[in-house]
Amino acid sequence: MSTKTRTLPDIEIGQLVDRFMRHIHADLGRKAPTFDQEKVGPAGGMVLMALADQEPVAIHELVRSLARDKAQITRLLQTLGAKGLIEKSQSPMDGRVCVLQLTQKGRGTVMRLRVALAETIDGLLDPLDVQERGALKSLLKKAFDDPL
Amino acid sequence: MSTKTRTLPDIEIGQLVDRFMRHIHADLGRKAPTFDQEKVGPAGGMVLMALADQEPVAIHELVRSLARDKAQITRLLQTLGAKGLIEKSQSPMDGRVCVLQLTQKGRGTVMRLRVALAETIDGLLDPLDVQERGALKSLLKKAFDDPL
DNA sequence: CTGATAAAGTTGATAAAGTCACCAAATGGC
DNA sequence: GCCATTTGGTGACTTTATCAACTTTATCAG
Repeated sequence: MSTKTRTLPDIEIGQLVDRFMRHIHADLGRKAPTFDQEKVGPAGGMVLMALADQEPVAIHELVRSLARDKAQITRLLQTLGAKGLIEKSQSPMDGRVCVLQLTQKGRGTVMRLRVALAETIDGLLDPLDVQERGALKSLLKKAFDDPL
Repeated sequence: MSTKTRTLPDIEIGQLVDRFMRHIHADLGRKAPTFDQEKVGPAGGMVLMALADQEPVAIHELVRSLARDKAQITRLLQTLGAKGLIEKSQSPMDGRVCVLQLTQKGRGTVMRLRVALAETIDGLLDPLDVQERGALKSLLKKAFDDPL
């Protein structure tokens, strides 16, 4: 899977991505009051986005893909469930697993989160012209086409 | 600043970036025990990376650019200072402001964080070939050349 | 110069999030 | 059936984030 002469990791691209992520974090934090009407918070938002991306999905898979403690995910899912954003159902295949799905309301919330994120990214990518944005998008698509 | 026919924010690129960030988050969380010897944690790491990017910088600027509560930044800086990773000094221009700098040890820690991040990104960008990674990097560079 | 106002940073009290150890039910191998 | 594993949930605890004072220094009007 890797050639014998392993290339060193590219520190520079890491710094750029770090800046990118920091800006997104900061912008969304500032804008949160305007779009986070359900008050899901950053963690809840992350769970909702991941859920929307992998739906329908079992809790333990969400736990694994988010690399968080399952207790934390359990409680986040409880509050999201209490807000009517997600639904849990028992898997018919395995009585232990809980399968998660977004409700209609949850889909609306996810859409708002996505718009907010997209607006933020749009602002950050302001220096890029249309072709460059398209190029960036297709590169990301190639790398992250698979939700896993 | 915006043309009359405002383009809608691109939801799709937002989803891709969200996946990108989620993967980075999860990977780094899993790998943290191997590289976070100083136990700075995710928040401390973010502060260190931001500081390395903007150094020398005043606390209130860091607060603004990270969009976090200043009390939180104060305490993060206290623990980072106690670990000997950063140094605070009073600005000669304005007696209120504290100017932050990394110590030598802090620079080492930042380098480890950067390598870890770079390795993670390297793994995530596995589907891209060398030219494509180069293209991605120059696009990011164009968008985020300025640390602010 | 004086007094009011504002900004930078710190501290304290409290709320929220994350962590760790354990528990109960369901599954699967023997 | 019996035992080890897996899945999800709970309780107790630690850590982190947040909000409101407070201290010091700077700024500015008069």
